[in-house]
Amino acid sequence: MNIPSKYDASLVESKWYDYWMKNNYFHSEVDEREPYTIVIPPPNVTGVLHMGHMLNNTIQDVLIRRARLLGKNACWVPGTDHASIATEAKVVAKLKEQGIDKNDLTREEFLTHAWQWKHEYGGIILDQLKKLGASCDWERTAFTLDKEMSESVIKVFVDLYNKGLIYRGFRMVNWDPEAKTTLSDEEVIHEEKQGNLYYLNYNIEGSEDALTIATTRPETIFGDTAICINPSDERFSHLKGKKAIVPLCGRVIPIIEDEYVDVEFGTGCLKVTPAHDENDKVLGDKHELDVIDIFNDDASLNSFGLHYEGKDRFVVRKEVAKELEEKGHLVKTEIHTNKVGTSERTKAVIEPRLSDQWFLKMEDLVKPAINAVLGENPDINLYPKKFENTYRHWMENIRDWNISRQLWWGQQIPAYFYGKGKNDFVVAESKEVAYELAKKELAKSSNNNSFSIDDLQQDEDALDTWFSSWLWPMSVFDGVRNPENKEIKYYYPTNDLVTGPDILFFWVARMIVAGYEYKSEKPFQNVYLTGLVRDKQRRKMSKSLGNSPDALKLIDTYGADGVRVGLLLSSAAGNDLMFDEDLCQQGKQFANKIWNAFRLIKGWEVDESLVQPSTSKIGIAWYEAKFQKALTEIEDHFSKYRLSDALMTIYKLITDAFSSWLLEIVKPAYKQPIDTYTFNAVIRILENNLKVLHPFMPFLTEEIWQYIAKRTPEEALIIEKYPTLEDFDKEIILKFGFVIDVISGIRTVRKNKNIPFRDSLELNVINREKSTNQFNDIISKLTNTTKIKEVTEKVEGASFRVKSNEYFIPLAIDNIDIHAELSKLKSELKRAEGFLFGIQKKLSNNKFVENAPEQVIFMERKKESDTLAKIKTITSSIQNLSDN
RNA sequence: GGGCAAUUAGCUCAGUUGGUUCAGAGCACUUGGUUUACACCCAAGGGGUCGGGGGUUCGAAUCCCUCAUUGCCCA
Repeated sequence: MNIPSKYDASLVESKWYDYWMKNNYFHSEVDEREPYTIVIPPPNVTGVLHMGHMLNNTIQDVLIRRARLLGKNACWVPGTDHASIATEAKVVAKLKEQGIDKNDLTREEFLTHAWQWKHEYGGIILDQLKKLGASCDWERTAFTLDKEMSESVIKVFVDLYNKGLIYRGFRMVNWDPEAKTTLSDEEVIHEEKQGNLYYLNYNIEGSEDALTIATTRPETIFGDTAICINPSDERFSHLKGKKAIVPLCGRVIPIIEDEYVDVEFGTGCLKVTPAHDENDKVLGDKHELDVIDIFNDDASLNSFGLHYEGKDRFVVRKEVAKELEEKGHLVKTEIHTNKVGTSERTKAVIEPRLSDQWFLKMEDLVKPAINAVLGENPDINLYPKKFENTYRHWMENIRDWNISRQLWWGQQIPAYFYGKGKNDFVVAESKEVAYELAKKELAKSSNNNSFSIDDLQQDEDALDTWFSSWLWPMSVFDGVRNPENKEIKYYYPTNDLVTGPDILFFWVARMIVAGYEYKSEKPFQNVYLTGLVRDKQRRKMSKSLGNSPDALKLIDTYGADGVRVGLLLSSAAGNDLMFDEDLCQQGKQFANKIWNAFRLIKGWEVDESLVQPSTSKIGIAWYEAKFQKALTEIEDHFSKYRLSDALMTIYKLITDAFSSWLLEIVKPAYKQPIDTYTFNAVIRILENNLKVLHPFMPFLTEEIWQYIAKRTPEEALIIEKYPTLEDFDKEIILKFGFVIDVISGIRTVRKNKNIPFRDSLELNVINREKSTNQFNDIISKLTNTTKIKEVTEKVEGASFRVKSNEYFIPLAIDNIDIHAELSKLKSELKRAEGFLFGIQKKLSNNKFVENAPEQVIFMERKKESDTLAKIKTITSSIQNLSDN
């Protein structure tokens, strides 16, 4: 059989993905096995695969594949969310290209376009996940605007409303004037921006005096309803009780006093604009000030802006400053940097704005969710633990959740108005039910018998997308509409959730809240928070920086397995990942390494008449112990969600223990056959390696697995049984460690003396350690040395020491550089003596001997005697060399 | 301004309750190599005052204080 010497992922990956799909291995149905469930953090329908998704979904795939191998009923539910703001923005932009203005469309017409868009582009990211090898149960693919999901969302809204937890409030919100919608605090990015600080003079009513305030937003003077000073600020005590006149519009406003004013900042006088600043709103409420909203919904000025009406806020800022200057109100401007909130989606500068919104009361809902994560015996574990603090901080300072968005793409709020009044509405799951409720309400107040169902006006707003996705772990199993169905009972609570820390609050925490409210149970057992993927310069990967590599191109170049390994190798849970393509290269090389190990084995001819050499027997025994040890470590790493450590353990097991040691030990001489027993054992070992590696590198491992032997669909690697943990021989690992040191010593001698491998060497040992000779044949085979001879006296030639054993390789005198040898010995001696000094100092300290545990003292004494023996060995070598 | 976290080799990171030879791993680097599985490889090697300072302790990378720097979250 001719197997290519280079592994080519592109020829392999789609083949096995199709095979897995064809045999339906990813699909899960309720059965009697233990379930293992993950719900995907639904990416935006607008999204394309980026590095964060790749990392996130690789981790999920590793977990789900491992669970499958462990014999669990593994179910990974994929899907997308409708991302109301982002999607609506995309659809609006696309319509604009076609010359269509959203404002000319009805809601229904717009939604038709939006769904069209979704059908065209919404599946892209899921297809990309397939390239990565994601073994999702695609039959379960969900979308947050699907009929069942939307019904669940509406049901929950109505329920919460009936519980009195949803209310309408007039609140300062983050207004995105571009998208013309409200954003949650989490969707606002604060950026440092350079602007000006304008110093403006306000005249004092009935006097020639003026006061000066400093503001970054001179255009908002039209909304000023007070000037505020700090009562303890003596500079302004003469202003108390007076009134000021707003420049340009001439409005007379009170001068109020409040501790809130920072006497250090600006001039110490603050203009108060309650309609356009959160803090001013608080001041305004406290001092019962008027509220004057000066903006239209696109952030242009309204009639309060006088002759600036209709102009954009930033245009007005410049023009107002100019007019103020001309009229002598502008004292000076200074350059000033402050943090400006911008929309995560549209990048527009956020305008704080008072508006009618729907809110969910969080205070009581949040209680079980706090306890679930931070209580005595937590139901839910966060990995890494450090995020518990962040979680606590947020949950304990929870604010009510603004769940309305001024958008069409999303579930329309099921509130129906039957009158013009602010509170003339009912909330119901359907218009029909709403009609019945509305009639009852109307009957209370009037006798409006002519009221028809068409007179009901549904609230225009849609619900926040997170109000869909907070139900995700329940709604994907239809657990909200049908709480008793067998799927929700079987799959819920899910096991692991893998997501980024950036959505800990607005998604993870809220899912926990919803889980306890609607299932009285956690939505998941463990939350693995991945780091953010950054570039080598630690910058966040972003489209605008253009520093994010093309995910699919990476897969083309390095193979999905290579990219998966590259991503995982350096991504300890919760730590940001500095992405470097070299890591994918390492992954690809690793694949090639395994491939070639397989090629080597596959190339051996088996001779049944051969007896197994002792070297092979002992090598295999050692590897099997080593494998078990690694397996134990891998278990431990997985239990702590340290996937990169688990992978590194496997990586070292395969490159080092398996390839560099075991295969070299059992490898028959060139063109010679191998015995059956060794061959079978090596195949078995290779297969076990593949099983352990499969979750990380599914394609390569399946390829080799299927190459090793003809397999039926029931024997595919993806559904094989994971190796079981067994007791192992720790002793043999220790002894072999000693052997490795001896072999390295011989290789070092060869290197230093320039002796090629093909020249056989003699090896003598003064065996002070009384080390076993059972490995001697292995040493000979791997170093091309003759049988090891035990001696009692020093032998002429090169020497080296392992512990207190001394090894000699006889060499021609001219091959020995006595000088170099001596200086090497002397430095070894110096190091040993220094070490000994430290130990003896410790041991001679009474307090140490009295206080330290026996075990520790015992170890110190052992170290002392070992080191003394070693020093003796080195000293005698020096002595002998010097004699020559 | 408030809170949280981090700082260990050139880079990315381990280092669990203070005590096994604890100063580690991978990559990178240096040197050597046609050992017929693999140069996408093999072998050998160099490299760190554990951010600075102080303290607790018989003993500190690990605990405490302080300073510095960086990152994240909040206002």
